[in-house]
Formats: sequence, C-alpha cells, structure tokens
Amino acid sequence: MTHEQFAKYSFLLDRTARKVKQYAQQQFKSGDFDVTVDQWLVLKNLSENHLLSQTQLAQLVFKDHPTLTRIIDLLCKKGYMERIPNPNDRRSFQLHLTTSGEEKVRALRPQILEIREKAWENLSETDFEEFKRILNTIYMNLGGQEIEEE
Amino acid sequence: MTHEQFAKYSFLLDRTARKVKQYAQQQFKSGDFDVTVDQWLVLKNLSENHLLSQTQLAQLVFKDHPTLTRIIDLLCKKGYMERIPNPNDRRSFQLHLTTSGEEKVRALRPQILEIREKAWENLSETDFEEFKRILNTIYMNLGGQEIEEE
DNA sequence: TACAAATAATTAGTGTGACAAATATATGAA
DNA sequence: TTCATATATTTGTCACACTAATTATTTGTA
Repeated sequence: MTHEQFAKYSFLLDRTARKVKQYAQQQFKSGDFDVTVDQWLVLKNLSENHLLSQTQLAQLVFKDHPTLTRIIDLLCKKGYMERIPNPNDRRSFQLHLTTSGEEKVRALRPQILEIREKAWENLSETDFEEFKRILNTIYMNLGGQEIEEE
Repeated sequence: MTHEQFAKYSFLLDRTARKVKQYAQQQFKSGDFDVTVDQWLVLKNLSENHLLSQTQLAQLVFKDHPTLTRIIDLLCKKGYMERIPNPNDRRSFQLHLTTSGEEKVRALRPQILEIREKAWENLSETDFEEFKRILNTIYMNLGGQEIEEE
C-alpha cells in the first residue's frame, strides 16, 4: 500500500458524504419538506431531547455555535421552534419545538428514514457495522470525542 | 436492524468527513500552506492532468461549476494557475499550473500525504479496502457515476 | 444560410462550515 | 464585595455547496 493510495480515502469520503447530503436535499426539495437536511437534524434532536441549551444541542449535532445560531434563527423564523429564556441563567436559552415543529417531525420522520435507506442498497448489516467502526476510528484518530452509543 | 439505526450512518458519515477536512485544514494552516484543502485538490489534479477544461476538472474533483469557478479565481489570484483561452472553442479555457503552482504542488505533496495518513491509525489495509468498497457502493446507489480505478 | 438547441462558464442568492472577536452574564477567589 | 476568569450566545468574514438564471459560443438541422 503506497502513501498515494492512502490519501485517496479523504477524497472518497468527502465525495460520498456530499453525495448523501445532496441526494437527501433533492428528495427533501421534491417532497416540499420546507426544511434543509441540517435543519432536519436539529428538529429531530430537539424532538428527542427537551429544553436543551444551544451548547448542548451543538454537541449533539456536531455543529459549531455560530452555525447552530443561524440554523436556529431560520427554524424560529419558520415557526418550528422557540428560544425560551433560561430562568436560571440569563445567558442561555432553553430550546423547544412548537406544536408546528412537533407536527413537522411526526410528518417527516418516516419519509426521511426511507430516503436514508436508499444509500444502503447492496450492502449488508455486517457492512453497516464495519462502516460505523471505521468512521468512528477515523473520527477518534483525529481528536474526536466520545462516540455516543445506544 | 431498525430503520432508525440505518439512518445514523448519514450523521456519522457527515461528521467524520467534516472532521477529516477540519483536521487537514488546521494542519494546512499551521504549516502556512497558503491554500485550502479544496484548493489543494484542484492543484493536485491539475498537476496530474494538463490542459483540462473547467467542466472536465469539475467532474474529476466532484465539484459543481460555480464552486469551481470561485476556487479557480482564488488560485489564479494567488498565481498558482492560469486560464488559457481554448483556440478550438472560445467558450472554454484550458487550465494549467504556473511555475509557481508546480513548485507549490511539489513542496506540499509529501507533507499532505503525511497529514492524510493520520486518519488511518489503528486501521488495516483490509479496512481500507472495505471502506472504499462501501463508500463507492453508497455513491453508486445514489446515482454517482463511474468509479475511477487505478 | 439560419436558427433552435446544446454547451462552457459566470453571476446571484441562500445555506452551511470554520474561525476570531464581541457581548452579556455567571462564577470563584481575594 | 470585587474583580479576573469562564461560559453562552451572537456577529463578522471568508470559503464552499446547491440552484437558478445569464452570457457567449458552438452544433445540429431545416
């Protein structure tokens, strides 16, 4: 195995990650989902974790604070979530979905699971486990923190 | 395997791809490479393929035309490459590295190979092959074209 | 030849990603 | 209590991604 061969994984990784996002976004668009792929990730995590602060949410979705601030701005503007002042700490907010946001998550979840499954055609459950293991190893090699398990 | 489990690969894939890019960009920065990770991808491909058009280059690096136009603008401004009018087709350019660009590629290539290798600690050559196979399968499942072989 | 359709590249607009700096508030030690 | 330090969030800037629309040129066909 030459060095040149090793260097290719980064290109393939980036290309595939962008293809996956691109494919999902196109499906989102043709289905009139009214949210982007990244906005969905935020909504989904909020539906599973109540009253998070932005810092907590940022760690969950692996986005930096400025990026998350802007995504939240957009989702608030669309009426899917709200920032509630934290009574115990005036620096921070408690994030929560509005009724409209809860409905959106309920409506989209099954459709999105179906979209996500498309990538996995022609692959096995063993592949899935291997893939996760390798991705997480790379993530840790480069300084990533704690892999969430479930 | 539940649907919910399957949907997680997209998050891990995106997270790892961004970590890899982020790590490389930090190393590029601390080494004063004077190019971004994506700009390097363009320089490297130009050094291996002469007189490409922007459309040809876009396919090689899997970037869309607007993005590539801007990356090329930046690289021309830095003096690493030039657009030469194509004598056979006045709509298009023939791209080529300047002497300064050739030198940049020669100087950076070994350092970048070393940076890229870091991600691969604790993984085997078999893992590498499996990883490439799975990435390419996903890419093809979502409509990706022809996997380049070498 | 003439003209519609295709192609190469650019521009514009919005969203996301990374990093630095700024603002507001909280906390801990003197 | 007071002040330095830490934390939560926002703002600013640049780069990249995707879409749609635009400009210039070429090609295919009548």
